Amino acid sequence: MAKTPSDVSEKSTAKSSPKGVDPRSVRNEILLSLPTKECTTVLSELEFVPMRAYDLVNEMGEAIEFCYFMNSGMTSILTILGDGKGVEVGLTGKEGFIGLPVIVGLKTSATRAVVQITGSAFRLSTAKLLEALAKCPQLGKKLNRYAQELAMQATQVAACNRVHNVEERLARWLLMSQDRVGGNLVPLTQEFLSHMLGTRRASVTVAAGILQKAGLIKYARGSVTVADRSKLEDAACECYAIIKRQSQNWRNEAQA
Amino acid sequence: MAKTPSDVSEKSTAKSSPKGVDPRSVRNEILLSLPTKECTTVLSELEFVPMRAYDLVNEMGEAIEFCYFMNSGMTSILTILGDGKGVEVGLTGKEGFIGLPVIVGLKTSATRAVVQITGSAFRLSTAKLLEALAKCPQLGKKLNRYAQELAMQATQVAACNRVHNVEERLARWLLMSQDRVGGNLVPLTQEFLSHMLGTRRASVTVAAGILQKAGLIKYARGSVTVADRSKLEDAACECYAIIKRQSQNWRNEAQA
DNA sequence: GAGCGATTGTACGCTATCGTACCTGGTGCC
DNA sequence: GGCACCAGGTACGATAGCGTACAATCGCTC
Repeated sequence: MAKTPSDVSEKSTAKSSPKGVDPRSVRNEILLSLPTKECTTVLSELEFVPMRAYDLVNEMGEAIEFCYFMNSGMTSILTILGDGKGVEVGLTGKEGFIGLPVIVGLKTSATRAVVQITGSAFRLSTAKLLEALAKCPQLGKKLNRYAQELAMQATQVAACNRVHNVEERLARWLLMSQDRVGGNLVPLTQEFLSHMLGTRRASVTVAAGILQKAGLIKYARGSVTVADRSKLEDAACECYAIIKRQSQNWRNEAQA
Repeated sequence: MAKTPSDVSEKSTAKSSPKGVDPRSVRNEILLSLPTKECTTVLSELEFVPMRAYDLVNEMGEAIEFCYFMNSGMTSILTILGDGKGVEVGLTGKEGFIGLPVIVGLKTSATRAVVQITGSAFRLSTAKLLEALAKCPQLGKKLNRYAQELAMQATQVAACNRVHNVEERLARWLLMSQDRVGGNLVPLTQEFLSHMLGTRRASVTVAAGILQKAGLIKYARGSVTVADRSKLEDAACECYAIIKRQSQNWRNEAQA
């Protein structure tokens, strides 16, 4: 099952270290954006953890034990319906954080978080995070801001799910993944993609086939490669561009 | 167009008052939950405003001038797609606040907010809100918490839009509206409902017809009445219950 | 290098919803 | 009282996606 994608970006420092983190290994954008002093405070509490594909990070409705600053790889945020079927509502990579309810004093997660693409994160217990928040006002602000960014993503996906067809959604999803993975290879099966898109595996096969014939992507067993990024952007629904633009705008607007 | 529903709850104090608000007229749950001192600070800056059906409160992508503590009535949060079609991703009533990006230092709204059901709110400029936030830590916390609640709503709606049919979604929507309006009458046309559900007006007619024949609702021109609440809950998809339960859980979990 | 499980390709009939169009009946306005 | 308008009812073919099933192929293990 859990295959190891070609993600060797953490190198040897990437052992499950004891507490305290070498600042040079940090790629998480929230941590990197903190003032030095706050950053030091937080880093001293963090613990490096590998995040392997299919790992369950948080379960919908259950207590949040640890909070994660993603450092590489990609994690999906899902809502689970009664029949056990999940629908993806958000994606997070090194720009993100998992465990948002904690930062406003809540204890349970409203969503499931599952690692999609193997990578790593820095984590700390909810208690430690709350302590850190008390000392680090900027951390709180950045995390709350990220919460809004993720919410924005979810709202756009909500509309997208209602209106756009499988092919457009698939293209959007691949673009969003590529943005987070870095390379142009997304190591996932069509079966898994179908869960993300909330559709049948067979529908993904058809849609992916169309995109491949058009030369936009290539895929082999268990992985998709983006072949022509700009054409793929044309094939995707507008939602990709809307999310990206609004993120960008907010990044420019952000006041200290 | 803008009909005036039977919402006379504000009485005579409900004129567009100058700055400063009579605490007795406040029903907004965020304001009511604040410690007295913070509440006084905020109230002194607020301005009462009527919110009439179809009023545009915020536009997607545009700057947020005023922030609103809803006091009665109901406002929809929508995402707008390229063809101008909007899809509702959230609902807010007296439990809510409009202008969330402002509280984390952002300037533009990622969604459109439109009044659905006539009511009222207390508003203040973004600048004043930022001043108030500097003085009122609890206000910030409550607002950020509400942001997460709304995000949770959006994530559930995202899944719902993907998976459930018109009839179930309509039932869910009516229940959520009823929770916010108070009475059992929801004064909206099927045309408007179709926009909320992101579907055709004709589909709403059919779905509403089924619900009416089953005795769950009654409707006349421009208004729907919930006739059998508990059966309507059965007819709705699970999403209604999920949203309600998670809101409730979070309310219990909330730490000062 | 044979076998087996995992992944992908394809087909079937079926249903919900779409876009569109046209009709009916109530409401309010002059 | 008459008229215009608007909300709601209904119908049509078209289509995307569903659930399911089964065949084909790849890659890993033994």
